[in-house]
Amino acid sequence: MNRGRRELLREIYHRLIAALGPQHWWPADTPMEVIIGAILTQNTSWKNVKQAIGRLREKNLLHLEELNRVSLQELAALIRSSGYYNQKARKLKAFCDHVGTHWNGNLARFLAQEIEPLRQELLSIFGIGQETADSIILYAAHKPTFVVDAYTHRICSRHGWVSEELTYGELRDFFEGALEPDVRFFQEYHALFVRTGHAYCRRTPQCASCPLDSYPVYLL
DNA sequence: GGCCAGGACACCA
DNA sequence: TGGTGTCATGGC
Repeated sequence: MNRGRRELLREIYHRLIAALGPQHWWPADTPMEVIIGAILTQNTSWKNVKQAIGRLREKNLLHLEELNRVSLQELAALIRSSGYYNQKARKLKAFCDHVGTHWNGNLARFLAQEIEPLRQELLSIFGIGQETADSIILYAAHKPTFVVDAYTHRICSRHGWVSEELTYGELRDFFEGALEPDVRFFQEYHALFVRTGHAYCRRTPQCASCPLDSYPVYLL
């Protein structure tokens, strides 16, 4: 365990939570809703996703079985606001089809697997890449994996904590290798990064009011 | 009116 | 393995 990095990462967390407060993520009521949101928010702002989820909720489609029954065309029309709607409709269908076929539709049992087999199985499903898989593991399965997204990458590289060239897995290891695996802590940490990205990292490489600005990198 | 968002996949060299 | 094109809406 890298002590210097651990101290740095804990300090970052405390600065963010002091500035922004707890985020209480993921904004969803059920594991299935988390999964739907994780797919719909791919390269898309959450505001657009919220509309789509609202339409699915109206039609009582935030469930595996119901989603399995609706046609691809109808589903695509309902999630139109989230962008890439044809692709995302296919992805939602692929997920539902997978759990339906391989787990007899038992989502809870599917999510109850150990982290690594669950990750590999998620990654084998069309439309689920590294970030979406980790979001599902952390927020739907409630298992400790660190979610890396564009904001995580941007914040960490711009502050000089990591190289810009780091791959997804390397950046995840950067956090997981220094922090105790703790579901609530990882959930809040990722949410704080996203909030920080929204609040401080829009269009400007540096932002003077960011609680992380000028944070020393000597600990690394 | 342009830019960008809580990515992933296909195709090519 | 890495680089590039494609998917697409809505908010700012």
